[in-house]
Amino acid sequence: MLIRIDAESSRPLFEQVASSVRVDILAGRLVPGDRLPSAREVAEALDINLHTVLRAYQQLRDEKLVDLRRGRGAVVSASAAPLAEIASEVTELVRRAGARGISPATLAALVSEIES
Amino acid sequence: MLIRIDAESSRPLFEQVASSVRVDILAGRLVPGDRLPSAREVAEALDINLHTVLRAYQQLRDEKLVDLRRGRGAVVSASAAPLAEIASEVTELVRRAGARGISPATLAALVSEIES
DNA sequence: ACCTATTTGTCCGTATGTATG
DNA sequence: CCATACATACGGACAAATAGG
Repeated sequence: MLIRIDAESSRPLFEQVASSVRVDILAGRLVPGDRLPSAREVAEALDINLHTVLRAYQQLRDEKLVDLRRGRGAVVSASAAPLAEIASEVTELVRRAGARGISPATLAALVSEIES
Repeated sequence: MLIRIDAESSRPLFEQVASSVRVDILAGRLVPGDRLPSAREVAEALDINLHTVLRAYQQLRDEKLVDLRRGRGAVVSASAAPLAEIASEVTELVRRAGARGISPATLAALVSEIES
């Protein structure tokens, strides 16, 4: 379990931490039941604020990707499994969109439009 | 050409304006060559600031969806056509993800991860 | 081809709220 | 909880493109 961040990036730190975990779930490197390192560990290892890591974990919880329990830490939830299942489909769509000159950012915007 | 916004929404106004146009392009109601109403018209009709509308238009320009030229206004660009082409694929993916309990918001995040 | 009034987006700054660490 | 940084929305002045005479 390795979380990477780029201090130079303009992306919020907490977003980078959450993204790192999300990518690991997508790739199947993290499966339901796996425990994430404690927020304090991560904060110390990356030399960032504890609150920042906690915010990332809370975002993942809001997405139903992890369960957060006091005293036990963050555990990848069962509802995270479907992510890996559709990963290949997402990749394929991104590829086809790219072939038409549509960036992932634009595609993400389109996906968001659908709900409205 | 009708642009709607929701003043109550927490979504930024300029984002709502851009989204409204994007949806119309997606649905084929706007095609390359069509001209958007001038930013001033839209601003007055919706009772929001001119610059808020312009910011939405500039975002669409950054996405290569419209061409912005002063004196001439905003015109739907030729590169907007592919959007309508992949719209059905996007909708289908959103549907399949939904069946697995994955929200459009989460799916959009996944799409964004791919590029990194 | 010329002028100029109008239309239209761009650039300057400012206030206020929200996010970040 | 707090200081700072960032994003959002607004306002006024400006400059390019256009249209009409």
